[in-house]
Amino acid sequence: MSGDTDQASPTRAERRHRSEAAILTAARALFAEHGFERTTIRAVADRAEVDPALVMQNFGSKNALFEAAARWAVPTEGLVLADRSELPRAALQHVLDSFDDVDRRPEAEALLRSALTHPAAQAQLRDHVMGETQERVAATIGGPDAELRAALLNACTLGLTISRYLIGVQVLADADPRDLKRILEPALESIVDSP
Amino acid sequence: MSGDTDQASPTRAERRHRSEAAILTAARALFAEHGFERTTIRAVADRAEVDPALVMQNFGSKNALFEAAARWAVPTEGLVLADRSELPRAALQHVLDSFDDVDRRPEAEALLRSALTHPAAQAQLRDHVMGETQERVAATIGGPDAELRAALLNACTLGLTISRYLIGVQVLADADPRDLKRILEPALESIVDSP
DNA sequence: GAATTCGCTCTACGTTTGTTGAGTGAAATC
DNA sequence: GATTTCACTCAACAAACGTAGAGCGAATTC
Repeated sequence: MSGDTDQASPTRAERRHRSEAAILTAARALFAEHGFERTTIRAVADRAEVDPALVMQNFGSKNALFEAAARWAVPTEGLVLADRSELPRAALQHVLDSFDDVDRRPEAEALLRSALTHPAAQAQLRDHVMGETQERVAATIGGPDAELRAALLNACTLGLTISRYLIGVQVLADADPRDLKRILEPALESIVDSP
Repeated sequence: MSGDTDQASPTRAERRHRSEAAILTAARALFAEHGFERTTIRAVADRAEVDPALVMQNFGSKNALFEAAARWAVPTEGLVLADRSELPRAALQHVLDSFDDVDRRPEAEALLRSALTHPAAQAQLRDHVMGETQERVAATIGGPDAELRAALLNACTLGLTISRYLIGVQVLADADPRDLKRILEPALESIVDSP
Protein backbone atom coordinates (compact mmCIF):
# COMPACT_ATOMS: atom_id res chain seq x y z
CA MET A 1 0.00 0.00 0.00
CA SER A 2 1.18 3.48 -0.65
CA GLY A 3 1.22 5.18 2.73
CA ASP A 4 -1.46 7.83 3.00
CA THR A 5 -0.32 9.60 6.11
CA ASP A 6 3.03 7.85 6.61
CA GLN A 7 6.35 9.38 5.81
CA ALA A 8 7.34 6.33 3.79
CA SER A 9 7.83 7.03 0.08
CA PRO A 10 6.63 10.64 -0.18
CA THR A 11 5.36 10.87 -3.70
CA ARG A 12 5.85 14.06 -5.67
CA ALA A 13 2.25 15.21 -5.49
CA GLU A 14 2.22 14.48 -1.78
CA ARG A 15 5.31 16.52 -1.12
CA ARG A 16 3.91 19.46 -3.02
CA HIS A 17 0.58 19.20 -1.27
CA ARG A 18 2.19 19.03 2.14
CA SER A 19 4.40 21.99 1.40
CA GLU A 20 1.50 24.12 0.24
CA ALA A 21 -0.53 23.13 3.27
CA ALA A 22 2.32 23.93 5.65
CA ILE A 23 2.88 27.28 3.96
CA LEU A 24 -0.81 28.14 4.03
CA THR A 25 -1.13 27.24 7.70
CA ALA A 26 1.90 29.29 8.61
CA ALA A 27 0.76 32.19 6.46
CA ARG A 28 -2.70 32.18 7.98
CA ALA A 29 -1.32 32.24 11.49
CA LEU A 30 1.07 35.10 10.81
CA PHE A 31 -1.35 37.13 8.69
CA ALA A 32 -3.93 36.68 11.42
CA GLU A 33 -1.59 37.78 14.19
CA HIS A 34 0.35 40.61 12.55
CA GLY A 35 -1.53 41.56 9.41
CA PHE A 36 -0.35 41.65 5.81
CA GLU A 37 2.28 44.36 5.98
CA ARG A 38 4.04 43.10 9.10
CA THR A 39 4.17 39.54 7.81
CA THR A 40 7.20 38.70 5.69
CA ILE A 41 7.58 35.83 3.29
CA ARG A 42 10.71 34.83 5.14
CA ALA A 43 8.81 34.57 8.41
CA VAL A 44 6.16 32.43 6.76
CA ALA A 45 8.84 30.17 5.29
CA ASP A 46 10.61 29.86 8.64
CA ARG A 47 7.40 28.88 10.40
CA ALA A 48 6.55 26.37 7.70
CA GLU A 49 10.15 25.07 7.83
CA VAL A 50 10.55 25.72 4.16
CA ASP A 51 12.75 27.80 1.88
CA PRO A 52 11.48 31.33 1.23
CA ALA A 53 11.83 30.88 -2.50
CA LEU A 54 9.48 27.93 -2.36
CA VAL A 55 6.71 30.21 -1.17
CA MET A 56 7.18 32.36 -4.23
CA GLN A 57 7.29 29.37 -6.53
CA ASN A 58 4.07 27.90 -5.15
CA PHE A 59 2.01 31.06 -4.82
CA GLY A 60 3.61 33.55 -7.19
CA SER A 61 3.63 36.59 -4.97
CA LYS A 62 2.95 37.75 -1.44
CA ASN A 63 -0.39 39.14 -2.52
CA ALA A 64 -1.39 35.85 -4.12
CA LEU A 65 -0.38 34.01 -0.97
CA PHE A 66 -2.54 36.31 1.06
CA GLU A 67 -5.54 35.81 -1.17
CA ALA A 68 -5.10 32.06 -0.90
CA ALA A 69 -4.72 32.20 2.87
CA ALA A 70 -7.26 34.83 3.92
CA ARG A 71 -10.93 34.08 3.52
CA TRP A 72 -14.07 34.56 5.51
CA ALA A 73 -16.79 32.20 4.43
CA VAL A 74 -20.15 33.82 3.78
CA PRO A 75 -22.87 31.90 5.58
CA THR A 76 -24.92 30.01 3.04
CA GLU A 77 -27.73 29.02 5.36
CA GLY A 78 -29.80 30.89 7.86
CA LEU A 79 -29.67 34.30 6.25
CA VAL A 80 -32.37 33.86 3.67
CA LEU A 81 -35.28 33.09 5.91
CA ALA A 82 -38.97 33.47 5.82
CA ASP A 83 -38.97 34.56 9.42
CA ARG A 84 -36.98 37.72 9.95
CA SER A 85 -36.91 37.17 13.69
CA GLU A 86 -34.43 34.32 13.27
CA LEU A 87 -32.02 36.55 11.39
CA PRO A 88 -30.14 38.12 14.31
CA ARG A 89 -29.57 34.74 15.88
CA ALA A 90 -28.18 33.36 12.62
CA ALA A 91 -25.90 36.33 12.02
CA LEU A 92 -24.55 36.25 15.55
CA GLN A 93 -24.08 32.50 15.47
CA HIS A 94 -22.11 32.78 12.26
CA VAL A 95 -19.39 35.03 13.65
CA LEU A 96 -19.13 32.96 16.81
CA ASP A 97 -18.85 29.80 14.75
CA SER A 98 -16.18 31.30 12.53
CA PHE A 99 -13.98 32.62 15.31
CA ASP A 100 -14.44 30.20 18.18
CA ASP A 101 -13.45 27.32 15.94
CA VAL A 102 -9.69 27.02 16.20
CA ASP A 103 -9.40 25.64 12.68
CA ARG A 104 -11.55 28.18 10.88
CA ARG A 105 -10.52 31.22 12.85
CA PRO A 106 -7.08 31.98 11.34
CA GLU A 107 -8.50 32.09 7.84
CA ALA A 108 -11.10 34.66 8.79
CA GLU A 109 -8.90 36.60 11.17
CA ALA A 110 -6.20 36.89 8.51
CA LEU A 111 -8.65 38.69 6.24
CA LEU A 112 -10.13 40.85 8.95
CA ARG A 113 -6.80 41.87 10.47
CA SER A 114 -5.67 43.47 7.24
CA ALA A 115 -9.06 44.77 6.16
CA LEU A 116 -8.26 48.36 7.13
CA THR A 117 -4.80 48.64 5.61
CA HIS A 118 -4.54 46.21 2.72
CA PRO A 119 -6.61 47.38 -0.26
CA ALA A 120 -7.32 43.87 -1.55
CA ALA A 121 -8.43 42.69 1.88
CA GLN A 122 -10.61 45.75 2.29
CA ALA A 123 -12.29 45.15 -1.05
CA GLN A 124 -12.73 41.47 -0.28
CA LEU A 125 -14.39 42.18 3.05
CA ARG A 126 -16.52 45.04 1.74
CA ASP A 127 -17.70 43.55 -1.54
CA HIS A 128 -17.61 39.83 -0.93
CA VAL A 129 -18.15 39.09 2.74
CA MET A 130 -20.22 42.03 3.89
CA GLY A 131 -21.70 42.75 0.48
CA GLU A 132 -23.18 39.33 -0.16
CA THR A 133 -24.33 38.96 3.41
CA GLN A 134 -25.99 42.35 3.19
CA GLU A 135 -27.79 41.38 0.01
CA ARG A 136 -29.25 38.22 1.47
CA VAL A 137 -30.16 39.82 4.76
CA ALA A 138 -31.79 42.75 2.99
CA ALA A 139 -33.81 40.35 0.88
CA THR A 140 -35.08 38.65 3.99
CA ILE A 141 -35.84 41.90 5.77
CA GLY A 142 -37.64 43.66 2.95
CA GLY A 143 -39.20 47.09 3.11
CA PRO A 144 -37.74 50.50 2.30
CA ASP A 145 -34.90 50.50 4.84
CA ALA A 146 -33.95 46.90 4.13
CA GLU A 147 -30.44 47.54 2.87
CA LEU A 148 -29.67 50.08 5.55
CA ARG A 149 -30.89 47.75 8.28
CA ALA A 150 -28.92 44.88 6.81
CA ALA A 151 -25.79 47.02 6.68
CA LEU A 152 -26.27 48.07 10.29
CA LEU A 153 -26.76 44.48 11.36
CA ASN A 154 -23.51 43.66 9.62
CA ALA A 155 -21.76 46.62 11.20
CA CYS A 156 -22.73 45.59 14.73
CA THR A 157 -21.62 42.01 14.33
CA LEU A 158 -18.42 43.24 12.75
CA GLY A 159 -17.84 45.52 15.71
CA LEU A 160 -18.34 42.64 18.09
CA THR A 161 -15.97 40.42 16.14
CA ILE A 162 -13.23 43.03 15.99
CA SER A 163 -13.59 43.99 19.64
CA ARG A 164 -13.75 40.44 20.95
CA TYR A 165 -11.28 38.63 18.74
CA LEU A 166 -8.92 41.14 17.14
CA ILE A 167 -8.56 43.98 19.59
CA GLY A 168 -9.10 41.77 22.58
CA VAL A 169 -11.41 43.86 24.74
CA GLN A 170 -11.20 41.83 27.94
CA VAL A 171 -14.86 41.88 28.94
CA LEU A 172 -15.87 40.69 25.49
CA ALA A 173 -13.05 38.21 25.02
CA ASP A 174 -13.91 36.51 28.31
CA ALA A 175 -17.64 36.71 27.83
CA ASP A 176 -19.76 33.58 27.56
CA PRO A 177 -21.37 33.30 24.13
CA ARG A 178 -24.72 32.86 25.82
CA ASP A 179 -24.42 36.22 27.53
CA LEU A 180 -23.44 37.84 24.26
CA LYS A 181 -26.51 36.43 22.58
CA ARG A 182 -28.78 37.28 25.47
CA ILE A 183 -27.89 40.97 25.37
CA LEU A 184 -27.10 41.46 21.71
CA GLU A 185 -29.86 39.49 20.03
CA PRO A 186 -32.68 41.77 21.20
CA ALA A 187 -30.68 44.73 19.95
CA LEU A 188 -30.16 43.15 16.55
CA GLU A 189 -33.83 42.27 16.41
CA SER A 190 -34.58 45.91 17.00
CA ILE A 191 -32.43 46.78 13.99
CA VAL A 192 -34.24 44.28 11.80
CA ASP A 193 -37.75 45.34 12.69
CA SER A 194 -38.44 48.65 14.37
CA PRO A 195 -40.98 51.47 13.73
CA MET B 1 3.51 94.90 14.65
CA SER B 2 4.96 91.44 14.46
CA GLY B 3 2.90 89.71 11.81
CA ASP B 4 0.81 86.93 13.33
CA THR B 5 -0.30 85.19 10.19
CA ASP B 6 1.84 87.08 7.67
CA GLN B 7 4.89 85.65 6.02
CA ALA B 8 6.92 88.73 6.98
CA SER B 9 9.76 88.04 9.42
CA PRO B 10 9.15 84.44 10.32
CA THR B 11 10.52 84.14 13.81
CA ARG B 12 12.29 81.00 14.90
CA ALA B 13 9.49 79.68 17.10
CA GLU B 14 6.98 80.45 14.36
CA ARG B 15 8.93 78.50 11.79
CA ARG B 16 9.23 75.50 14.06
CA HIS B 17 5.57 75.64 14.93
CA ARG B 18 4.52 75.87 11.32
CA SER B 19 6.77 72.98 10.34
CA GLU B 20 5.44 70.75 13.09
CA ALA B 21 1.88 71.65 12.18
CA ALA B 22 2.47 70.95 8.49
CA ILE B 23 4.11 67.63 9.31
CA LEU B 24 1.34 66.65 11.69
CA THR B 25 -1.36 67.50 9.17
CA ALA B 26 0.38 65.56 6.43
CA ALA B 27 1.03 62.62 8.75
CA ARG B 28 -2.57 62.50 9.90
CA ALA B 29 -3.85 62.46 6.34
CA LEU B 30 -1.52 59.68 5.24
CA PHE B 31 -1.87 57.59 8.38
CA ALA B 32 -5.63 57.93 8.06
CA GLU B 33 -5.66 56.89 4.43
CA HIS B 34 -3.03 54.15 4.29
CA GLY B 35 -2.32 53.16 7.88
CA PHE B 36 0.92 53.13 9.80
CA GLU B 37 2.88 50.52 7.90
CA ARG B 38 2.10 51.82 4.40
CA THR B 39 2.92 55.39 5.33
CA THR B 40 6.56 56.35 4.90
CA ILE B 41 8.34 59.25 6.53
CA ARG B 42 9.43 60.36 3.10
CA ALA B 43 5.83 60.52 1.91
CA VAL B 44 4.88 62.59 4.95
CA ALA B 45 7.78 64.94 4.32
CA ASP B 46 6.90 65.30 0.66
CA ARG B 47 3.30 66.15 1.48
CA ALA B 48 4.38 68.66 4.12
CA GLU B 49 6.93 70.09 1.66
CA VAL B 50 9.69 69.46 4.14
CA ASP B 51 12.92 67.49 4.36
CA PRO B 52 12.49 63.92 5.60
CA ALA B 53 15.20 64.40 8.19
CA LEU B 54 13.26 67.27 9.69
CA VAL B 55 10.45 64.88 10.56
CA MET B 56 12.88 62.76 12.51
CA GLN B 57 14.42 65.76 14.23
CA ASN B 58 11.05 67.11 15.35
CA PHE B 59 9.38 63.87 16.41
CA GLY B 60 12.23 61.46 17.08
CA SER B 61 10.85 58.40 15.32
CA LYS B 62 8.05 57.20 13.11
CA ASN B 63 6.31 55.71 16.12
CA ALA B 64 6.51 58.96 18.04
CA LEU B 65 5.15 60.83 15.04
CA PHE B 66 2.25 58.43 14.90
CA GLU B 67 1.47 58.84 18.58
CA ALA B 68 1.49 62.60 18.15
CA ALA B 69 -0.71 62.46 15.07
CA ALA B 70 -3.21 59.73 15.92
CA ARG B 71 -5.71 60.37 18.68
CA TRP B 72 -9.36 59.78 19.26
CA ALA B 73 -10.75 62.03 21.91
CA VAL B 74 -12.79 60.33 24.59
CA PRO B 75 -16.09 62.14 25.05
CA THR B 76 -15.97 64.00 28.34
CA GLU B 77 -19.64 64.87 28.49
CA GLY B 78 -22.78 62.93 27.92
CA LEU B 79 -21.55 59.54 29.03
CA VAL B 80 -21.90 59.92 32.78
CA LEU B 81 -25.57 60.61 33.00
CA ALA B 82 -28.30 60.11 35.50
CA ASP B 83 -30.60 58.95 32.76
CA ARG B 84 -29.35 55.85 31.03
CA SER B 85 -31.78 56.35 28.19
CA GLU B 86 -29.75 59.27 26.89
CA LEU B 87 -26.61 57.16 26.69
CA PRO B 88 -27.09 55.61 23.24
CA ARG B 89 -27.82 59.01 21.74
CA ALA B 90 -24.66 60.45 23.28
CA ALA B 91 -22.46 57.55 22.18
CA LEU B 92 -23.80 57.64 18.64
CA GLN B 93 -23.52 61.40 18.43
CA HIS B 94 -19.91 61.22 19.53
CA VAL B 95 -18.72 59.04 16.66
CA LEU B 96 -20.68 61.08 14.14
CA ASP B 97 -19.19 64.28 15.55
CA SER B 98 -15.68 62.88 15.43
CA PHE B 99 -15.84 61.61 11.87
CA ASP B 100 -18.17 63.97 10.06
CA ASP B 101 -16.04 66.91 11.15
CA VAL B 102 -13.38 67.34 8.45
CA ASP B 103 -10.90 68.76 10.93
CA ARG B 104 -11.24 66.17 13.66
CA ARG B 105 -11.67 63.15 11.45
CA PRO B 106 -8.09 62.50 10.28
CA GLU B 107 -6.82 62.38 13.86
CA ALA B 108 -9.31 59.72 14.83
CA GLU B 109 -9.17 57.84 11.55
CA ALA B 110 -5.38 57.67 11.75
CA LEU B 111 -5.66 55.81 15.03
CA LEU B 112 -8.50 53.57 13.95
CA ARG B 113 -6.98 52.66 10.60
CA SER B 114 -3.93 51.13 12.25
CA ALA B 115 -5.71 49.73 15.28
CA LEU B 116 -5.65 46.16 13.98
CA THR B 117 -2.05 46.02 12.83
CA HIS B 118 -0.01 48.49 14.85
CA PRO B 119 0.45 47.26 18.44
CA ALA B 120 0.65 50.76 19.93
CA ALA B 121 -2.48 51.88 18.12
CA GLN B 122 -4.29 48.75 19.20
CA ALA B 123 -3.34 49.32 22.84
CA GLN B 124 -4.30 52.98 22.61
CA LEU B 125 -7.72 52.17 21.20
CA ARG B 126 -8.37 49.27 23.54
CA ASP B 127 -7.12 50.75 26.80
CA HIS B 128 -7.56 54.45 26.34
CA VAL B 129 -10.42 55.16 23.97
CA MET B 130 -12.65 52.14 24.44
CA GLY B 131 -11.47 51.42 27.97
CA GLU B 132 -12.27 54.80 29.46
CA THR B 133 -15.51 55.09 27.55
CA GLN B 134 -16.49 51.64 28.76
CA GLU B 135 -15.76 52.60 32.38
CA ARG B 136 -17.92 55.68 32.27
CA VAL B 137 -20.74 54.03 30.39
CA ALA B 138 -20.70 51.07 32.76
CA ALA B 139 -20.88 53.45 35.72
CA THR B 140 -23.95 55.05 34.23
CA ILE B 141 -25.59 51.75 33.37
CA GLY B 142 -25.01 49.98 36.66
CA GLY B 143 -26.14 46.49 37.55
CA PRO B 144 -24.39 43.13 37.13
CA ASP B 145 -23.97 43.19 33.34
CA ALA B 146 -22.93 46.83 33.29
CA GLU B 147 -19.42 46.34 31.90
CA LEU B 148 -20.54 43.78 29.34
CA ARG B 149 -23.34 46.02 28.16
CA ALA B 150 -20.98 48.98 27.98
CA ALA B 151 -18.48 46.95 25.97
CA LEU B 152 -21.21 45.84 23.57
CA LEU B 153 -22.40 49.40 23.15
CA ASN B 154 -18.84 50.33 22.31
CA ALA B 155 -18.49 47.42 19.92
CA CYS B 156 -21.57 48.38 17.94
CA THR B 157 -20.60 52.00 17.54
CA LEU B 158 -17.10 50.88 16.60
CA GLY B 159 -18.55 48.60 13.96
CA LEU B 160 -20.61 51.42 12.54
CA THR B 161 -17.61 53.74 12.46
CA ILE B 162 -15.38 51.22 10.73
CA SER B 163 -18.02 50.21 8.22
CA ARG B 164 -19.12 53.74 7.39
CA TYR B 165 -15.88 55.66 7.42
CA LEU B 166 -12.97 53.23 7.03
CA ILE B 167 -14.23 50.37 4.92
CA GLY B 168 -16.69 52.52 3.07
CA VAL B 169 -19.78 50.35 2.96
CA GLN B 170 -21.82 52.35 0.44
CA VAL B 171 -25.21 52.17 2.11
CA LEU B 172 -23.72 53.36 5.38
CA ALA B 173 -21.37 55.94 3.91
CA ASP B 174 -24.25 57.56 2.03
CA ALA B 175 -26.73 57.26 4.86
CA ASP B 176 -28.25 60.31 6.50
CA PRO B 177 -27.18 60.59 10.15
CA ARG B 178 -30.84 60.91 11.10
CA ASP B 179 -31.63 57.52 9.57
CA LEU B 180 -28.68 55.97 11.35
CA LYS B 181 -29.92 57.32 14.66
CA ARG B 182 -33.50 56.36 13.98
CA ILE B 183 -32.63 52.72 13.42
CA LEU B 184 -29.59 52.28 15.64
CA GLU B 185 -30.63 54.17 18.76
CA PRO B 186 -33.44 51.80 19.71
CA ALA B 187 -31.01 48.92 19.29
CA LEU B 188 -28.42 50.56 21.53
CA GLU B 189 -31.12 51.32 24.06
CA SER B 190 -31.95 47.65 24.05
CA ILE B 191 -28.32 46.89 24.89
CA VAL B 192 -28.30 49.35 27.77
CA ASP B 193 -31.49 48.16 29.40
CA SER B 194 -32.99 44.79 28.55
CA PRO B 195 -34.37 41.90 30.68
C1' DG C 1 18.68 2.11 -17.15
C1' DA C 2 18.79 6.46 -19.64
C1' DA C 3 16.15 10.72 -20.15
C1' DT C 4 13.20 13.88 -18.25
C1' DT C 5 10.35 16.14 -15.22
C1' DC C 6 9.90 18.95 -11.16
C1' DG C 7 9.94 20.08 -6.19
C1' DC C 8 13.22 22.42 -3.92
C1' DT C 9 17.46 25.21 -2.38
C1' DC C 10 21.16 28.77 -2.87
C1' DT C 11 22.55 33.06 -3.97
C1' DA C 12 21.89 37.43 -5.03
C1' DC C 13 19.81 41.59 -7.17
C1' DG C 14 17.55 46.09 -6.74
C1' DT C 15 14.61 48.83 -4.07
C1' DT C 16 12.79 50.90 -0.08
C1' DT C 17 12.83 51.50 4.63
C1' DG C 18 13.86 54.15 9.18
C1' DT C 19 17.46 56.56 10.88
C1' DT C 20 21.87 59.23 11.55
C1' DG C 21 25.52 62.83 11.63
C1' DA C 22 27.95 66.48 9.56
C1' DG C 23 27.32 70.81 7.62
C1' DT C 24 24.82 75.64 6.59
C1' DG C 25 22.79 79.91 7.02
C1' DA C 26 19.88 82.93 9.32
C1' DA C 27 17.79 84.35 13.77
C1' DA C 28 18.77 85.19 18.64
C1' DT C 29 21.85 86.72 22.30
C1' DC C 30 25.31 89.48 24.27
C1' DG D 1 28.83 93.46 15.46
C1' DA D 2 30.77 89.12 17.06
C1' DT D 3 29.17 84.81 18.99
C1' DT D 4 26.04 81.44 19.78
C1' DT D 5 21.96 79.02 18.99
C1' DC D 6 19.09 76.28 16.19
C1' DA D 7 15.81 75.13 12.40
C1' DC D 8 16.98 72.95 8.51
C1' DT D 9 19.28 70.32 4.51
C1' DC D 10 22.41 66.88 2.28
C1' DA D 11 24.28 62.60 1.80
C1' DA D 12 24.57 58.21 3.21
C1' DC D 13 24.24 54.11 6.02
C1' DA D 14 22.68 49.36 7.41
C1' DA D 15 18.97 46.45 7.40
C1' DA D 16 14.99 44.21 5.50
C1' DC D 17 12.04 43.62 1.89
C1' DG D 18 9.84 41.08 -2.40
C1' DT D 19 11.47 38.71 -6.05
C1' DA D 20 14.25 36.19 -9.88
C1' DG D 21 17.28 32.68 -11.93
C1' DA D 22 20.58 29.03 -11.99
C1' DG D 23 21.41 24.64 -10.31
C1' DC D 24 20.72 20.00 -7.73
C1' DG D 25 18.82 15.61 -6.73
C1' DA D 26 15.27 12.46 -6.46
C1' DA D 27 10.91 10.88 -8.38
C1' DT D 28 8.82 9.89 -12.75
C1' DT D 29 8.58 8.40 -17.54
C1' DC D 30 9.93 5.84 -21.48
